[in-house]
Amino acid sequence: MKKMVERLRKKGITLTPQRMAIVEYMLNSMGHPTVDDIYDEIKKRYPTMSKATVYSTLKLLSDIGEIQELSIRKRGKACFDPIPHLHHHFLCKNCGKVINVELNCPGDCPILAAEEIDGNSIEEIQAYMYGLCSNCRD
Amino acid sequence: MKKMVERLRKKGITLTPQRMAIVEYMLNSMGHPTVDDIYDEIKKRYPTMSKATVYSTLKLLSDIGEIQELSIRKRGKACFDPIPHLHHHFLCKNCGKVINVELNCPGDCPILAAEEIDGNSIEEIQAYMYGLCSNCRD
DNA sequence: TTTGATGCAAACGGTTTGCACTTAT
DNA sequence: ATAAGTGCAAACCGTTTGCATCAAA
Repeated sequence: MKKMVERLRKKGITLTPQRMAIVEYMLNSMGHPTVDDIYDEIKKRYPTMSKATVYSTLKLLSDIGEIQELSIRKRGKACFDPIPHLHHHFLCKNCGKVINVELNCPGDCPILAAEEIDGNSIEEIQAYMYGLCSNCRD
Repeated sequence: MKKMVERLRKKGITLTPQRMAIVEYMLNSMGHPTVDDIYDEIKKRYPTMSKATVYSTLKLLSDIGEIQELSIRKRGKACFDPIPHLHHHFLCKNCGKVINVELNCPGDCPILAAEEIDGNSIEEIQAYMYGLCSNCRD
């Protein structure tokens, strides 16, 4: 938390109360919130908070690599991950829940090892697993 | 082509000219077309073709596993893959091009091997790689 | 004749944009 | 005083839906 705030200051990013609230929400979030998740929660304390600010702040944080926007969507909505480093995700086909997967490929996995395929440079990899979560299996 | 048409008939799916055109387009497509890609092309021959039909046919084909809808989007648009079986994808951050990746994890990769993680059953896995394609690297 | 597919347009919903207002430097 | 951030509403755009028309079994 403090470290992230420091990094933001260092980059000359103005830390308004709204931005602080969003940063705080992301760091305390164990899940993968959507814009509405964040907006609904923060609006309780900051009644004038607008969605436009949530969108712009999430874009800002993504652009500088402090968070990431996932490729998968929760019922049509973009969702964001407070962990910017490489890890994978499980998505429940039934309830839409997203779960972190900390499994790693073995060191010799050609997919993770590849920095380039057919002349295309690879900067990032995300694996998405689809199925039914423990709650929805019944 | 013929095989797919046979499978569709076997399942009692009416093969209208519109559906045939879409199936044909998908099978001849080497890429990962969006609804508009398909619609724009087919409309040249079938001027009354509607997008609603393209949407409904792609949903139909996805539901029965003949094609798949990818998790990634091409500039905000859903894109579809004529290959329903497991393979991975590269997405160019600059031009949005999607490329098939036929690399496979080694047999002992815990990610591919896993059928279940923390009680969540895994039915499908897709890996997405992000970077710059050979054209956009310059 | 009854069922299902098509096509048009309107509705929907998440996201983006424009702009006036406010806040920080 | 100048630049940047906020908030509201409208616009945008991909997708879905409703419904009348049309074709097939």
